[in-house]
Amino acid sequence: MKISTKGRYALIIMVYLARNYEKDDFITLKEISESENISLKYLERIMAMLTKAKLVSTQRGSTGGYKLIKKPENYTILEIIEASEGPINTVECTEGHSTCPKKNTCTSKKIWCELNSTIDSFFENKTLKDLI
Amino acid sequence: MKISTKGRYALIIMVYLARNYEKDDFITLKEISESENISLKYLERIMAMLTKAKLVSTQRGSTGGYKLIKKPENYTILEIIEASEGPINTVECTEGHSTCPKKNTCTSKKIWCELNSTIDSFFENKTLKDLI
DNA sequence: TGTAATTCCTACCAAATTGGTAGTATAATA
DNA sequence: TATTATACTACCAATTTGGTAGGAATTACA
Repeated sequence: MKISTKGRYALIIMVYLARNYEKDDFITLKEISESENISLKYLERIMAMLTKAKLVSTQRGSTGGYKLIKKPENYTILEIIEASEGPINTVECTEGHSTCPKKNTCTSKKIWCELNSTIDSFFENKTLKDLI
Repeated sequence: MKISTKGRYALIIMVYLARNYEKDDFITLKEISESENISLKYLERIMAMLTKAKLVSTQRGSTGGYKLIKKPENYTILEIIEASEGPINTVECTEGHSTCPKKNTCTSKKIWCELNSTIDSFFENKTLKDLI
């Protein structure tokens, strides 16, 4: 029952960008890496997920970097977590491709679905702005 | 962000015992194993955790097995999950022994603590009886 | 036009965790 | 004393986690 470093670091990155939102210029990963003491190379990989999910805009080259596309208050934490960790699914058996033979009769399944929804709405109801 | 099979199977075991609570005799793991299609040996290991946490009473020998100590409505799902999965802690950095250098100033930390509490109370407010 | 700085992309890897299996010891009962 | 069950301990393969390494592509600027 852990959030991995992917999700945690993704949030740290997004909070950092949100703090610099007003400046409206590109922030380099190097800066974030040094400020937060996280390996640049690993941040690159995490950033790739956020980029792919279109949560940030990027620019290459010497004045390049990353910045937010939307205002901080328009990012839910859910979209950041899902972009970096994948969809919230606390057990496999609630997923479509589950091969569990009892998937249709299992009485515990309901509680896992409810747990998923609970976590989902927890993250959905918080925005980046709430964290700065 | 997964509940492992330990927690899932532990709940399945406890639901099974709860369904047989009225009978008031010992249920063997063999029976549960066959009914639920889960390896007996693996269930033994999970059961050892529930036994150690004093959630069930056991008897060895030919009429032996396991049964609940309390009424189903007096078991919260939280105590079952914690016995099998350990305490709910979605990130290491909220734990006492965390070595994160930013542990005292981190602004994201609050959200993880809140998440922990949310999940905690989700499980706390449900009992075994709700699942049968 | 060249070079420094940056993102982008792919492959690799060690350590930890997950999800078990195997074997044996111990206890209770018929 | 044989059988049936839990109790305990050691082992193990597959997957996930948390990175590292190296280079290619792109851009700004001297």
